Amino acid sequence: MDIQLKRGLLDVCVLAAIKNEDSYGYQIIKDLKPCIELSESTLYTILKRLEAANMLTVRTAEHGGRLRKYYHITPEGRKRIEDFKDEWKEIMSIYRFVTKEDEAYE
Amino acid sequence: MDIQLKRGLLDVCVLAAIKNEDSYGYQIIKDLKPCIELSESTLYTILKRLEAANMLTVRTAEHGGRLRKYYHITPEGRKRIEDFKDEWKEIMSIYRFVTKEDEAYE
DNA sequence: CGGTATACATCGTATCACGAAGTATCAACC
DNA sequence: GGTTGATACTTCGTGATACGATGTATACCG
Repeated sequence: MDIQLKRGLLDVCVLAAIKNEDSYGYQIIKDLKPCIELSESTLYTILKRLEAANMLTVRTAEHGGRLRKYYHITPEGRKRIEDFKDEWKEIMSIYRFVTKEDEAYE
Repeated sequence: MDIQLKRGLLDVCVLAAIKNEDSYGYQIIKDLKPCIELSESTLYTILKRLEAANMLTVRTAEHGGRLRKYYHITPEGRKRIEDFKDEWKEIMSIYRFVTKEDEAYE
């Protein structure tokens, strides 16, 4: 999938991946894999960005001797998903514009 | 509309704007306005990129004493639009993932 | 003991949309 | 004839950001 198309989708995907249950980096990547692929460096950049924007909070917990950072979505994060649904209407109108066939040309 | 979301859409929009009829910069911006807004600097950057990628050709013509550069879509440009339709399936699956409600959570 | 999976972090780079500013022509208005 | 606004294209610098490469560290399995 084209990198440029992924932009703007990735943030929301990450938020969606934690919206029902707190999760951590490695797990998020696995959960998103069937839907959208992203590298670790990309994910951790995104998580930091979302934290700075108050869309999620972080909690460090030990698990099997290793540290894990669990991410929890905030109301702002949920709002971001809702806003995305609105933006989707614009996206759909763009899609229709691009795929619209001109009868005169056909 | 979020800048990041526009990325990956803009190229295809510009190609769509000239797919039925050759057009020039200023006109393309006006035609796209109801669908997606873009500045002149953005458009001319995109046009150069698409030309470099052989997705369109350029022809300079005089019109009312002023020069205009008319852009014409190539087969590669049309293929780009077709490829976009395929990518759209992935986009839709991402949308469904993001908006999917988890019954257990509701 | 070595390989693989887990888990997170940092750095540098390339791509790209945009605002700002500039150049130039033409039509309309006063 | 001077001013303004629309038309038309160009260049420059900046900020955002996805990613590969690389590094660190632990757990588990054979």
